[in-house]
Amino acid sequence: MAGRGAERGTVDRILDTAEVLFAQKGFAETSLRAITSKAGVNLAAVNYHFGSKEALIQAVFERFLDPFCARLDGLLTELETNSGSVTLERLLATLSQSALAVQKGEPHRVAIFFRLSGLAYSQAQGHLRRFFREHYGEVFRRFLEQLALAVPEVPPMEMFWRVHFALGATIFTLSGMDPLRAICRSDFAVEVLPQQVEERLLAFLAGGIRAQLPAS
Amino acid sequence: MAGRGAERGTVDRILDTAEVLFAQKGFAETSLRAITSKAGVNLAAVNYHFGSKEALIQAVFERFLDPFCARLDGLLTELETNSGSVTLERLLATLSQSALAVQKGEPHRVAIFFRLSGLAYSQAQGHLRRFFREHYGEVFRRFLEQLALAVPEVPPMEMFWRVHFALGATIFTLSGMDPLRAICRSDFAVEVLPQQVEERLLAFLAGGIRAQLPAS
DNA sequence: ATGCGTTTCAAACGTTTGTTTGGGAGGCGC
DNA sequence: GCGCCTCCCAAACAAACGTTTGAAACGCAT
Repeated sequence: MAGRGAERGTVDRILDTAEVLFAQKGFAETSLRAITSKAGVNLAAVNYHFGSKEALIQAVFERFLDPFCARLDGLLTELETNSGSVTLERLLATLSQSALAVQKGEPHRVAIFFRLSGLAYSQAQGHLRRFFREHYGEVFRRFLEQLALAVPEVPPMEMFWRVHFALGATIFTLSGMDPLRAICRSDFAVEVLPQQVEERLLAFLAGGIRAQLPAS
Repeated sequence: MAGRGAERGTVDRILDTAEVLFAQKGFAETSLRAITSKAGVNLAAVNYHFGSKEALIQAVFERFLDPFCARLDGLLTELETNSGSVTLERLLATLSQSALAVQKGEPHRVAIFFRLSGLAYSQAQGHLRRFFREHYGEVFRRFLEQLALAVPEVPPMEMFWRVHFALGATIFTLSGMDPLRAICRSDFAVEVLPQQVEERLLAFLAGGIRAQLPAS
């Protein structure tokens, strides 16, 4: 099967390496040879265990998204039972909690994952977009439902757009988290922790979602 | 030289085609053969006129960014002379005006360009990022200066992050403008014009930038 | 020990990639 | 006419790609 106890199995070594390399250089720019040689496994191992490069890419996302969505799903049902009192800030915090809880111990992998998400959104218009919609569309829909309850003054279609604005700010920022922190270090001589970035981001998102409606 | 009057020259045909194909599929996923065959020019024309594929990519950006930054530069000096009364909304509107004015007659190319920007930010960590910083860093810095004057209640470092949040929301949304409008059409049975998206986006950004500061 | 299913491996496969080559049009000065 | 420069073209180039192959190595029942 896998996992001989001490050292990790071939499948996990491939996933770990692919995750990092994809995030660094993109999907098309990362060759299977680069992955397998850095992971210390044979080139043919990818096609043997995953079937194809496309399947490997999906497996990388699945390994993060499955537990994330399960966690988010649980937290959402919790919120739904204590209905009425869900605030916007609480909802946004639920999201980031789900992401952080899944990656407990390796918070830097959250940045890697968002970087991958940004890539996925830009590139590979076809198979990845379908994959996301089919596997995780339901949880997303439930989240939107709660959002509408929390901020009733924003009409549905306006909220649709604002959610995507917020999604963009999140993915874009967390994609480039490390370079941005480096700029912050050199320009302001201040070390900013990822958690502080998260706080700032959530404040920005809340402000944007609750912004005054445009005259139309 | 170029331009025999009636039909466009080889260089422009390559740029026009590359722009569209890059936006559709990404840089690495678009081969020179795909570009040249669709443009109706010889394969070797790219290396002859531009030198390499990397140089072609930069040329595509240059063709849009040079006039855009020139326009923005002019509008900024206008604002600087009538100092004191620059509002945040006015500054944001200046940005989108610059983008639209440059592409007068072909507003859909603005979406293409933002899609390219999103790709550039995700992929190609090296040469494109340097290219942007070296060529257009100065105008960006001046814009930040005006922004600090318009919203003095937000401290510099906080503003630094919020600008990037806003940048992310913009690039991400305009990258996927057409698919998002399609979803809007099917889910809400409403046709949304790009200009309306811009209005909504600007409202969101203004709200986010002026958001209450997080407790820190 | 024997047999079987799983996993690993080096090597090769056929494509596709970006780039280079050498020659041939076409225009222009002289 | 000739020489020169710019541009275009079909063809070939070497390299890198994802994938496939067939055999060797392993673990583990019987």
